[in-house]
Order: sequence, then C-alpha cells, then structure tokens
Amino acid sequence: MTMKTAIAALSALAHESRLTIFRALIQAGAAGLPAGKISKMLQIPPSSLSFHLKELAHADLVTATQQGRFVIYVANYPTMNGLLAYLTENCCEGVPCTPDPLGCAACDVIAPDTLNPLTEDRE
Amino acid sequence: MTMKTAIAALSALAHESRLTIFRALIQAGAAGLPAGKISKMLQIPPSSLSFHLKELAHADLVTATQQGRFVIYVANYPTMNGLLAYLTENCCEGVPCTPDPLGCAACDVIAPDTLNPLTEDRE
DNA sequence: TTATCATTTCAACTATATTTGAAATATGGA
DNA sequence: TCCATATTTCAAATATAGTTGAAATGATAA
Repeated sequence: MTMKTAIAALSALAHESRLTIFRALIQAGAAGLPAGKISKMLQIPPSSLSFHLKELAHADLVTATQQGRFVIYVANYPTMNGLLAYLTENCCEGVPCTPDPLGCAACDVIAPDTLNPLTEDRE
Repeated sequence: MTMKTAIAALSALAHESRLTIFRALIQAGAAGLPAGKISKMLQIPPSSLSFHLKELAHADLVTATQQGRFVIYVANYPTMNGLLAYLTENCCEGVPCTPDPLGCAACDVIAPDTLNPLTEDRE
C-alpha cells in the first residue's frame, strides 16, 4: 500500500454515504448487494449512488459483477486490510512501541506474536 | 466513536500533507514537534501547515501545547485507535467472521479475546 | 518597552467534490 | 422485435476544500 492508495481509500471512506454503503456491503458479506437494493435501503438516488459506488470501486474497496440485469457490489476486504495494515504500520513503525508513552492500542490490541503478519508470509 | 467522528478522522487523514504530518508526529512520539520544524521538514508554507494542523486537531488526531514561543504538536493515539476499532468493528460486526469468505485480515490479526461485542454508534 | 521570532488568522482565490434529473445504455422477457 | 427494468453517464449546478501572501497575535529577551 502506497500513500497514494491509502489516501484513495481514506478519501473514499470519508463520506457519510460511502461509509454507510461500505458498511452495508460488509454486512452483506460475500453475497454482496445489487445497486438498486442499496439505493432503496439507504434512500440514495440512483445517480448519486452510482457516483459513490464508482468512488469506492476506484479505491478498490468494492468490486462490481454483473448478474443478469443486476450489478452486484461486494466489499473488498483485502483493500480494507491493506489500509488497516498501512495505518498500523505507520502507527508503530512496524515494531511494538514499548514503553508506549502515547497509549498505542495497536500494540495493545494486536497480539504481540501476530505483530506484522500483514507484511510477512503473504503473497 | 460515532460515524461523524470516524468521518472527521478519515477526512483529516485523507490528504497527502496531513497524512504526512501525522506520520511525522507519530515518529516523533510523545515529544512531538514544533510547527516550524514540521513546516521546514515537509516544505509546507506556515499558513498552509497551520490550516492542516487545525484540521488534524479538529479531528482530535493531534493535540497542541504551547512551550515557550513554540507550539508543540503531538499525535493523539487514542483517536487513531478509536478509528481502527471502528473500522474493525464494522469489518466483522463484532464477531469473528468465520468462515471468513472474504478473507478478513482483522479476524486473523486481532486476538479473538479482544474482539468487542457489537457496539453501535452512540453519542 | 521594543525588537524579534513563531505561529495563526484573514482574505481572496483556485480547485475539487457532491448532487441529481434527464438521457443513455444494457439486460431479459413477452 | 418491443417493452420494462436496472444501472450508468451526462450536464449543470451548488458546495466544500485547499492554497498562500500579508497582516495580526502571542511569547521572549534585550
């Protein structure tokens, strides 16, 4: 993850409609949701929704697949994971920040033995 | 963390200057950095920097303290932690997403016993 | 106090983002 | 084919964000 892609993801998520859409897609899981259903669920006009879905897709946070007359949108976890890893990496510079003067929860929350798994042993 | 505060933090970080500033402050740790030093380090004109620091402060991602003629900025980890937790919460809706069809790294990385029950937005 | 330094605020501007109805495109069924 | 449905693109508007020199503010020292 580069700063450019991190900013693309952060920008995409930094909007009420898009964060709500993304959360809805995450709840929907692998099945995803058709655009029209999202539009009705969240009361977003189709053209506005299409704009926001495009933004999310451009940031690679969602992927679209045509299924008949519907376009199904699915959340793209790997990109989200990459963003979390990028922020976490920056947070601790890749190492546990003991003695942790600022109270870095990334070091508290992430099990010590699993620190840095996102940048190791992954294709 | 509410959606409003999450969006404030995401928006603040979704800008090259601000993400760079924030990362510099995180590297600086508890000692923080005076505004002028950041300005020189990152080649950002003082008035632009002041604008961006204000944005970060407004999102509670940094705090400012006067030290003599200098204003020292320090990264605010708890807010960063809150944001990561919020995104992670949303990611898995508070429970490990087994069988994890989408490959959710949050469930791989975060120790299961630290996962919080679903906490919805509250003011 | 007066000078100087560090930083912020102001003001005016440029740039980018967002909104949405209407038109266009694409699919599947009658 | 023709029609109904699902979604996207277009266009034109409004809204919000970003930039920066100059002026103002605040702090310290001489």
